[in-house]
Amino acid sequence: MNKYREIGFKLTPQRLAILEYLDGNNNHPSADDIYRSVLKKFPTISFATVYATLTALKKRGKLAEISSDPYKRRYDPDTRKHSHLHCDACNRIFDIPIEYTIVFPESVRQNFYISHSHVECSGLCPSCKIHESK
Amino acid sequence: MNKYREIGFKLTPQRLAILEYLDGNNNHPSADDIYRSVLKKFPTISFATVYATLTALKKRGKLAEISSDPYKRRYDPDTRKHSHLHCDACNRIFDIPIEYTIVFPESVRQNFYISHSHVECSGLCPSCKIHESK
DNA sequence: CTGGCTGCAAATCTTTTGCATCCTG
DNA sequence: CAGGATGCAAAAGATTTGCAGCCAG
Repeated sequence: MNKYREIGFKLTPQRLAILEYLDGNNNHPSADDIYRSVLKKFPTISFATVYATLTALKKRGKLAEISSDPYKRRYDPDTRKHSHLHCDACNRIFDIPIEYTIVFPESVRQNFYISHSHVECSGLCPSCKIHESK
Repeated sequence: MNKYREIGFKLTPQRLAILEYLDGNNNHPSADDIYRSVLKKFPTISFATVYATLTALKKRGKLAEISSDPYKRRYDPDTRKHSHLHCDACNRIFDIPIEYTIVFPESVRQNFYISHSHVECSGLCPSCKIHESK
């Protein structure tokens, strides 16, 4: 696929499968999710390859690493600034459209270098919220 | 110590050592940090005890679990709402005083149950920022 | 005195690494 | 055809668990 050429790394069949799995994926998959999905096409792919590809994508700014799941790392092909909610019941992560403005006091701006900031929420997703209230 | 009576769990010497280590601690220690610290007083304490105590404290709302370190879980005895910055260089976590107001759209409020929300920042802490610019 | 807590060791889970071989550009 | 990518297996790290014995309330 030419659409992946611009990433600037060797486009192997395994990497293509990973990229296609991630493309437009808003499920915030873990390395294991990605591994198990690509396994269907490439029964010999290894975690080493998956992690190496994820690292290469992160380095090129094509993938975000999410740490709101306390159990393992998750990945997000959407690198635009947005907010997440971690569902404490089903452990899934959801994109949520919220608005906010952060005021960084002068003391913070002077002393820290802030490269990223985003809002993390936790609670219950729509389907778990319904089950909860029954 | 009577100040820990109100937690509502058995106050063993090991737990007291953990509580004293955590009290007022704003270094956001990991389980390993806590383990190694208590080890000085109790050379036979185990990770099982540390993790069991941390779980008991979390359940009673006396301890917050932080997931902004991508490598391991960190803990914070300050359970009031506040913001963190993870330093990408030294891997430490800092409390930062920032102000913000989040607007949750009607669609979000209707469909999700949001128990917590906070701001996560990453970048460089004061000392790493200085080294960086040299 | 009893249920919860402790400590040990083993298990589990996630992520990383060394290395020989392979294949994209 | 060279350097980066792959796959295997082993290692490293973090966290959990089973269980026998212990002790705070």
